[in-house]
Amino acid sequence: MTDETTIVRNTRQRAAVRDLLADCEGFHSAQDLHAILRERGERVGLTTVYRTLQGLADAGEIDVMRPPGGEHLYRRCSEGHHHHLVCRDCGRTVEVEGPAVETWAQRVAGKHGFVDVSHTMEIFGTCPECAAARS
Amino acid sequence: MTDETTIVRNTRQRAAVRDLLADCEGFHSAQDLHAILRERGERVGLTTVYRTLQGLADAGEIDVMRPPGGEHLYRRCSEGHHHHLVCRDCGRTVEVEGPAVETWAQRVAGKHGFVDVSHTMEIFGTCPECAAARS
DNA sequence: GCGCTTTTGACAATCATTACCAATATCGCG
DNA sequence: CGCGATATTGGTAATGATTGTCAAAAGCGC
Repeated sequence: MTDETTIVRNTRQRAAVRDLLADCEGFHSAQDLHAILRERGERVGLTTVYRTLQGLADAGEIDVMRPPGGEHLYRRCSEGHHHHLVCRDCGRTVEVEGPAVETWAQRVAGKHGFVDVSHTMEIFGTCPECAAARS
Repeated sequence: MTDETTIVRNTRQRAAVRDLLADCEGFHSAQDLHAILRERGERVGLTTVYRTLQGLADAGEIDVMRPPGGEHLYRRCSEGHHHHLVCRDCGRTVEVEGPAVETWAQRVAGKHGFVDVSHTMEIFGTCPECAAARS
């Protein structure tokens, strides 16, 4: 336990979680993923799902989003880092990219001497359809 | 029910929460604020603090930040909208402004037809001191 | 195969937030 | 000014996601 032990052993459970994330494109909660694994017949404990997701998140292999609802959502980290535009009403999500934002965040953090920088950004609004339905 | 029932009555409790937020510059959790009110002798229920904060947040009078820790943090909304650079280790927070980000968010959301746009952004990193201490 | 270590996982614990609902305070109005 | 309808309060219970615990089981180096 002296060195930074991340994930040192390959286990059936971790593989299951990884595979599942590879299959599911969008965001899913830990509880969600656990339920899906159960349905598939994979026997993985809820605790393990949480731990694995945390590990993967720490390792930067997956993204975490924390919507106002309270549940954390995890997603396989696609190469292109991008952000989310979420409709307040229907929950529809659009993925958007913002290279300018990335560099801005890096620059600002660097200016204050911060290192190992990451960031989260979410844009909320009302999508055209909901706005129309709202009358 | 056609009209948005926001806050229709002025009560001692709501005033207390507002005043408190006016005093405290930084971010505070609901539980925090409640404890402070208690110490001050103001008798305000925890439930009411939560409700009031939610109302104020909805009305756009205060900002909400949701750090990884899980506790929601509320802050009196200063006129200049700005974001936060948070140290992962010591929790030190630096306020940063990014006009470019604001306009970018608006533009991107608008491009997708979204209206009534708001956004949240947080930058995480390791501050110089913690980075040094980390060796 | 052996043994040391990591990992698992069922369950309990934690903890912020929300629901409930009777008691209370507010405010318009006569 | 007082009354009454109604918004609001607040103690407590419920909710529900996440984390802690720790004995049992599984990996991996040899």
